[in-house]
Amino acid sequence: MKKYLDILSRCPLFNNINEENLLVMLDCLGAKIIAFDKKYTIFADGHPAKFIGILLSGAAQITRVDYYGNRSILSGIEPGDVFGEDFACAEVSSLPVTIISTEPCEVMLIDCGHILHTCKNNCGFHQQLIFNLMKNLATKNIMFHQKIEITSRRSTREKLLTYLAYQAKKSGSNSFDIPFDRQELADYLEVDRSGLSAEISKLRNEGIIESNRKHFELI
Amino acid sequence: MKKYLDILSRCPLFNNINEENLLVMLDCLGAKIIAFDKKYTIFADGHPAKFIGILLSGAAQITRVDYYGNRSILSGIEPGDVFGEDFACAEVSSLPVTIISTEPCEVMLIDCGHILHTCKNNCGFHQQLIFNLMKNLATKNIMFHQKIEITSRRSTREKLLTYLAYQAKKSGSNSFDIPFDRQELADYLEVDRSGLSAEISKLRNEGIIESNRKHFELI
DNA sequence: CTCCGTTTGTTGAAATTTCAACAGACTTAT
DNA sequence: ATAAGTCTGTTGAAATTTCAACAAACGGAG
Repeated sequence: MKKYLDILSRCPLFNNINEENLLVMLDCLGAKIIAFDKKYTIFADGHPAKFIGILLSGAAQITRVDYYGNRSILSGIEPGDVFGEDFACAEVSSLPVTIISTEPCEVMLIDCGHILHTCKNNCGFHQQLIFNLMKNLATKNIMFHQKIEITSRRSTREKLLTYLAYQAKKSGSNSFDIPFDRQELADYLEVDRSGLSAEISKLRNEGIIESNRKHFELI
Repeated sequence: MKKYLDILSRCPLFNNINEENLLVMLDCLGAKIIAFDKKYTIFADGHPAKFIGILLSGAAQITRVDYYGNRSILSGIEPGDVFGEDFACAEVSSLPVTIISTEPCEVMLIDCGHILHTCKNNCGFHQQLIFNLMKNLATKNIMFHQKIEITSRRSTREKLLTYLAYQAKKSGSNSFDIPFDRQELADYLEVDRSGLSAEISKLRNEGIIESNRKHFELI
């Protein structure tokens, strides 16, 4: 467990909990670490939503596939990100999304019941954990607001430009890489891939962006 | 304050806090009650996100208006619902949405700073409040998942049918009223109003739904 | 370095959505 | 009850998106 302390201490879920106490707490919570290959389903749609996941290394995505096979990507997951906590904390009976690894990765799993239903008053760190979970959920809420702002735009061009503006802001530069390939970006923006490629070309010809594969630059 | 105890006790934020303690706590938190007329801006886009709102009576909506004047409705707010807590808890500097009353209404306002930054350990009810806030945020997260599931559908028809299926489930019947007029429904589904009206007529002609204004019935 | 599978860009046709404009139904105020 | 204003449904044209198919570019394996 110790080798993960570095990434865990950067996880917002463990803010204000020092390393020593963190190890004790993780033990008490029954935290497990599991490794997954690339393109492996970490949590499957329809299964119980008991566990909170924390990505320790690699990369993953939250996706949903509808009736007709259209994939929708809700968000990418990077090391230090928490996933599944919204469903586990809301105690929904089954997951409406699938979490899938896009790179080989390591995941820490914590049974959310241990957080919600036990030791509620006698442990200071447990209170801090609830508080951190609350802050984390609020932040995730903001992320969904942004996703909705992006996808609520009516045209492919507007969706793309809104997304790129957020990515530029996030990276702190007008030159940045995105975590999606074309098909994934289309599935995140909820648009057609070929139309998205065409729109990227158009923006490039108009001198509004420079781009090459996953690299973009706003002019 | 006492006249609102009934609705407050049904607010998820105050679960497991009895009425007597609730009154003391609200006083301690400096809760205020304000009345608004219809079509009044309760929280304005761009303003600080300090307050948590609880709708006591009437109705309101969370909306966003873009660049070009397109309105997007993120959700309706009913009595007992909490709003603004996501932004206040995430401590964003300014609100990215506007909360607007659609009926005359009464709102309880609580400065979120009082919840996040004071009295963190010495008050049992305060801990319960944080816990409730966490659950509430998780539930709101699920709501956004549903909104995204609805609007990520590619056609007006699919968006509408997905929305109606959720409303039917929520009401527990295939016959129900929706809280939006046509323009509002279009702004919630992120589609064109006239196209939406046309689609509703089509579904009616095909015998898939019955509808009259805000009343719908799935066949 | 070459081959092969994958990703990206391009294109034209079909389907859908948006836009603008208007008429009829409904609601509210007087 | 009437009038004014709002909401809903309808329509055709314009714009956009989706779909299918293919070619070019890229990247990894051997």
